[in-house]
Amino acid sequence: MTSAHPADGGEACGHGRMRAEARREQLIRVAIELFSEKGFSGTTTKEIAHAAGVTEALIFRHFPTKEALYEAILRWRVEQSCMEEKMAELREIADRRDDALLFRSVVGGILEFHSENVDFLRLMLFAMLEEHTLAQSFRERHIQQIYDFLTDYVETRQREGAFADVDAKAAVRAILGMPFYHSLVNHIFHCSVHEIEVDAAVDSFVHIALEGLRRPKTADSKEET
Amino acid sequence: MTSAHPADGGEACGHGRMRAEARREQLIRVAIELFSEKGFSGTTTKEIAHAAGVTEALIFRHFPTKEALYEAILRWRVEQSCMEEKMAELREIADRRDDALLFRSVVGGILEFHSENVDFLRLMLFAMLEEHTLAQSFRERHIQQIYDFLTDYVETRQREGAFADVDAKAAVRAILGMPFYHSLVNHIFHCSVHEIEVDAAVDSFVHIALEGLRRPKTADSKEET
DNA sequence: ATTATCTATAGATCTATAGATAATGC
DNA sequence: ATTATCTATAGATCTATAGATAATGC
Repeated sequence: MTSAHPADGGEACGHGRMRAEARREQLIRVAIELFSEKGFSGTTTKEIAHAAGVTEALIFRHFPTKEALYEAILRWRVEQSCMEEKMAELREIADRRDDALLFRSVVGGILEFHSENVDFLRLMLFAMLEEHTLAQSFRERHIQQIYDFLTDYVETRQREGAFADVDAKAAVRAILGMPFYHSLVNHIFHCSVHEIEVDAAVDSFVHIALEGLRRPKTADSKEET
Repeated sequence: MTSAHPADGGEACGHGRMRAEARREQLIRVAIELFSEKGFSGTTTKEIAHAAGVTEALIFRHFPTKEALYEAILRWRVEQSCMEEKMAELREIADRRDDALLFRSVVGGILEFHSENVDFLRLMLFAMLEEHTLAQSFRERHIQQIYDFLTDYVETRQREGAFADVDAKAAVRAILGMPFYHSLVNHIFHCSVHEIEVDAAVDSFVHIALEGLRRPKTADSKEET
């Protein structure tokens, strides 16, 4: 009724005014989309404001600087990608020494997560390329867990005589690398030529990792007592 | 003697004036470094000019727009990464059916190329994330070759009974994914914790790919006559 | 009365151009 | 005489701030 709110119509909720908390979250959501599309320096505060249906000034009310907003969205997005429960599941499988299911869970989990969270993948890649500290710390806090866990598992299985004697860390890179690269090619590089069914990919990666690591049952099969 | 050329001292050749061709190339070289560090929108023409020891205006004499300079450096960098001779070598190995050497060449070649051309890796990742058309066309023209070649090889070896019956395209992703991801973690993510000797990495990846794809010599070994 | 939002604008920076000037080739 | 480079600057855009205004909670 006042004069006319431009671009305020179709967005998030429609009502012009929100509680600080809610607006902050909306801005973060909107910003995630834009930053993940075009990176930090490729996105302007104006674009974010416009996409959120507010003025630029409002952004700086909620976040002191553009940098602070970027940090907030990285932090927020990282918190959302709850790793803990997935890790617990993996540990349980590892205790049962179910190599096949463990690899399948890891590989399948990565592929599923990436295909459902392309924005996250892009965001992290941008952050890594732009040498953003938070991306680094995300890696250290979250990814490191999987690395340590899997390295430990591979070494254990080697000691138990089940896995061949390759470099354990390199083996972990191999297991993670297959699905990660697959996601990269599919969701970032948009390689349309070599389309692969997701099930076929999981099966193949698991097969290769499993057979590639399994100790061959040749002459000297020294299983521990 | 004139008045004072700022920042003209230590750069490329030292002499203030260059032939257009040479200057153009110098600008490209300098721009590659900056664009690969901070991406397209993260780099300013001012920075490039300063790093090259010239004025911004000169850049726009040699390249109509910043975008044109970016395209020129992508094109130049892609041309430099001569794939053809490497491919010829691979084909020769493939004809001899030397699986181990073939995998070793592919995996080793990727790791070597990336560690010697981190700028290229970064440039391509940025270009991919920023949806730059040239990155896409690079993929189509160069990477596609390896894909097709390897897929063909895996399928052939499967028909010959040497490789297990996994999805050939997925197998190729696996083979390429291991070294690619390794490079990514090493050179882009700067993961310092899990350092791996390059030889250990090659050995492990090749072992996993080889054993992972080899048809197991169990009961029904139906090698073709 | 408090809190969210907008208007208007400063100041910096960024890409790009026009026209002047200095170095080279002939 | 030609070609490379610089000076100066336009015009757009970008981040950020100050102060006014409108919506909400009590």
